[in-house]
Amino acid sequence: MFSEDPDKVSSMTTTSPQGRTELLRPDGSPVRVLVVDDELSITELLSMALRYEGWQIRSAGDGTGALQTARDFRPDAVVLDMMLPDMDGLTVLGRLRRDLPDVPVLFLTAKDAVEDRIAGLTAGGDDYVTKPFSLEEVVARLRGLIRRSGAADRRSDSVLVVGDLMLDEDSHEVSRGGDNIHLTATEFELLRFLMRNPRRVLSKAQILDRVWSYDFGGQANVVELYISYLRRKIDAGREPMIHTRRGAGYLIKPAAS
Amino acid sequence: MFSEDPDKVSSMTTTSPQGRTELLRPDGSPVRVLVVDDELSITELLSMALRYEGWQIRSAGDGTGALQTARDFRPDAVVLDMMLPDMDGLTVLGRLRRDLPDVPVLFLTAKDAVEDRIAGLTAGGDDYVTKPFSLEEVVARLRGLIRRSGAADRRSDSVLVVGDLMLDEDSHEVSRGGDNIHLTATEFELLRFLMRNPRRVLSKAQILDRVWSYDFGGQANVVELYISYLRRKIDAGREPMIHTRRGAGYLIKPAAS
DNA sequence: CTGGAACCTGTGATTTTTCTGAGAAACACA
DNA sequence: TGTGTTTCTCAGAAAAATCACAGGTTCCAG
Repeated sequence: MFSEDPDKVSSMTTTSPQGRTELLRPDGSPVRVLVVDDELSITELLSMALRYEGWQIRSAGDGTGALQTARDFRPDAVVLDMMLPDMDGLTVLGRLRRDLPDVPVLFLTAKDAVEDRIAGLTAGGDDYVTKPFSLEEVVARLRGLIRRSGAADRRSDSVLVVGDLMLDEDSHEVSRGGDNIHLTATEFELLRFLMRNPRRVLSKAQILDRVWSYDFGGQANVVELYISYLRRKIDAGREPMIHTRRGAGYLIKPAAS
Repeated sequence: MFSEDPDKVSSMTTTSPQGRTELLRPDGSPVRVLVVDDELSITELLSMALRYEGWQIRSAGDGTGALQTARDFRPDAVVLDMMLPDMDGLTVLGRLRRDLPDVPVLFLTAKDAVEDRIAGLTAGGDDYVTKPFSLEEVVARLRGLIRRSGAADRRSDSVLVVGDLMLDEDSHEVSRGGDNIHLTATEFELLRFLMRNPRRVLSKAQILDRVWSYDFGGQANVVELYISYLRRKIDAGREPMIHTRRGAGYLIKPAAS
């Protein structure tokens, strides 16, 4: 039970109860993320999703609270809404950087926000997503930021592999058995979600909640539709990797199994 | 685990988490740059961008602070605004040179600054850029200065190569498959940014933030436009190297892939 | 065997995103 | 100052992606 499994002792990653691989900090402690947004529904949504990644989350509802929390929480990354009640996002950023010069920031901006205030945001390696966002998108961007900032180990694995299926999160390239496959943005996100949870059944509700943005009000059968698209591109003519669990959901697993 | 990997110990460059090649000092420590400008927004923007290059940054808001910081920080390069509140840029330069005779300086000057004041600035191997600048420009010039000063190793790699596409940062020459290609300044910067991040999807926001100057307030579709110009010159009739990732951005990669 | 539930997928309307032509403005240089 | 180049805006064309709808198929319980 407590055998000296060298992989377990020295590795910088661990496998979550859900079977996914987590990012960890070099000292083995969980990654810390500070979430700042004035809408409680947003901070709660994000906190839940990010905790599920195995990260340690704190949240704040305004700039003042954010700066305070940042000081003693010392997060490895910050999710920062640009529109806060008490101060401008850029002001928060500036002060944040005084205490934590290297912390990467993921900005949240309204879709229709004037473009000019986004200028320069990604200059320092930071990134942003527009509201309404999908959780997979936020998680993926955060993982990218954290990986690149060097706050976590497991640096170079921007590639997900399941069987002979390969997905590169940097180049957005997907291939199966060496053949390149072109996916649309939504197809890509769906496949990424499946591949981050191999051999696990994901319900349509879960998929909808993670891959589509939180304000999606459409028909529930988009998931079926997109699964069908993916199959056409990925399983076409080959041993299928995407499987239906009737009444439960879908799962992906290596073909030979 | 701690084996003597000769490559690791003696190499003068490393590959950043981003996959790009960094400049390092001969002893393997990060390059140090001092940024001097009285506008906080400028020092912050530059600090962010230069930190992202893997460099170690200090900043100062006036000449006095600059000289003080320079003394114990001993930077490998200095970015110096010519217009400081307490003293003239040339005065700062003179005193700076007393402590650090060989440090290369990148001057920042207002666009409308009288030409004759700039005259001679670059005589000693220094360089300058006019405000408003683009980050790619500043980074490129700094890399050039540092490379040429001998403060960092990896001297001769002023040439970026992706597939049969070649870009020389010193001569500003570009060729594909041996054919010389003439690019305008903006086209050149865009291509350089793409080539410094091969096989990685770069969003339009990232491109805008790095390649256009920080005060650019125009339409986001200049990026599309310039991508289209580049394609006409680089991919014309050939196997395309510049690819669109709809909804994500653009990337460059070798044709055969 | 049969009916209903769950799932799959073709079609096409709608929306979003990207591309590009034309020309105005800014600039560089002789 | 004039000319050619470069940069950029605007607007419409083209392409691609997203999604609703609906008819068809598969599965399973009874």
